[in-house]
Amino acid sequence: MAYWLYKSEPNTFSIDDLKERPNKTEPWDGVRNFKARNYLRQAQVNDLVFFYHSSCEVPGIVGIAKVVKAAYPDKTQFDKQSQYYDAKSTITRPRWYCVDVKFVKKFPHTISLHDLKQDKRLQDMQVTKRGNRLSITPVSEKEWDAIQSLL
DNA sequence: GCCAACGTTGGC
DNA sequence: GCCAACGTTGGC
Repeated sequence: MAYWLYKSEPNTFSIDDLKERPNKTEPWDGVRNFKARNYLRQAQVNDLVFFYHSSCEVPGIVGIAKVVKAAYPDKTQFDKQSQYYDAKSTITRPRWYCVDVKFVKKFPHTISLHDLKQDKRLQDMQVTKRGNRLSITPVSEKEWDAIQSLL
């Protein structure tokens, strides 16, 4: 089993939105970066995900979700009405993928990016690095445990 | 709103 | 295949 960090802007889709969905499940779509997509495709059912809020008052990890469906073609790439439409994608050769995630829990408070950066054990995490823009990144088991010890 | 970082595009 | 221009991300 693997661990991940998925970023979302809470204005667009927050952990509360996930919690309130029927079945508390939602496709994690709209990922339009090749590296992030490649990580997304590695995700397996039951992998655990840190839900990260970006571009907000306190950026940081707000809770946990889990992968309930492994990568399949993101249908927004075929939808001309969608902001995620991609003319270069075809049904037989889709460029973009998504996974379904399910709400597991919301933390009593946000583990802020500031706190993550303070922790020596988390120096190698992509999210603590300068200029980091990837919306999907792997998390090691050690990092996963260290982060939860910050709660 | 600014700006650094960096991915993508397109001309050559 | 190089690289400048451009667009986007995301913290501050």
